[in-house]
Amino acid sequence: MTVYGRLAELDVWLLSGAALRAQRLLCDYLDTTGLRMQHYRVMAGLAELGESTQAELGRALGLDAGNLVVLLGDLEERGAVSRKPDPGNRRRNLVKHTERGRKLYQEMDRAVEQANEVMFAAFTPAEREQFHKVLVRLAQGSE
Amino acid sequence: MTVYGRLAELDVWLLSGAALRAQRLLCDYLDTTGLRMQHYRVMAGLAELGESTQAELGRALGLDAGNLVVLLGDLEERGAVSRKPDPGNRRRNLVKHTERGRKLYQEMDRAVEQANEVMFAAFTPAEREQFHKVLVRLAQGSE
DNA sequence: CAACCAATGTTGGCTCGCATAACGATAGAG
DNA sequence: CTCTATCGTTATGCGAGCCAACATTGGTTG
Repeated sequence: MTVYGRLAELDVWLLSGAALRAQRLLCDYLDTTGLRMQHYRVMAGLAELGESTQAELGRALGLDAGNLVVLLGDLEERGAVSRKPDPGNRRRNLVKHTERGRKLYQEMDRAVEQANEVMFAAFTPAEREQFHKVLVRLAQGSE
Repeated sequence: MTVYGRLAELDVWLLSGAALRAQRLLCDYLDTTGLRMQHYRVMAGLAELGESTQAELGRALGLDAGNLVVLLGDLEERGAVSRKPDPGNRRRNLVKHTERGRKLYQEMDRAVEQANEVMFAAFTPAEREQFHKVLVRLAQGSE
């Protein structure tokens, strides 16, 4: 996403360019784990929530239920996550990290941290701090 | 793209969330023209370059040649762009805005400007200015 | 000149992230 | 019991980006 001329004046456009770079970095660094951004997202959500149902997890992450099914399928296949029906409510699945999942999550988290570091390597802590605050306002702004 | 817990600490993630919002806004505001972000991108590139070949345009915009073919096809079909073989080099196509294209571009540009305004409505000019500088560094960073 | 290589436009197909609709099963409210 | 809402699942589509193959054309070099 090269930005050029008029496009370089529009922050909505620059934002897309910056995000694309971020996603590519994320993707590269996560590649060693064989999983993708969205898998990390799910793992991070589970780390935060502990054992929970798919619907809870989906709502917490703003993640579509349909996609969550597939993502959890990948993670389960890899032994990172256990999925069992909730005995108290047979519609629900209880999902949580496995032992292996916890390790994998730490590994993914290191990779993501590295990507983050590379992305903002040229910035001072003060700059990062301020940028972070703006980003929070922008990202959370309308949801 | 709800951001949550650990994800809210990672700027690479917040960036994706903010960009998603920006893209949705852009998409909404451009909807009145019946075209999409990428069409605007091409129109903006042509406005900057004037008449040029597809390859030039693609390189200037960092746009894949294959996608450019399709995008120009849409724009040509709509009468916004004219495409004629370069008599001096028969491999090339010379592309430029038509009269109608210029008007359409102005219309699209207003829409994009509006999206930009909505996105950053809550920010002071000083905040926008500083954020803009950071974005330029991030977006241009590695291309 | 002939042979080779590079550029150009085009087509087709793939991945990712996001979104929507439909469906069967289950739970809970009236 | 009936009606409605929730949950997990499957399938499908869209937008953006990427890559490989191909025919045509232009240059370069032997």
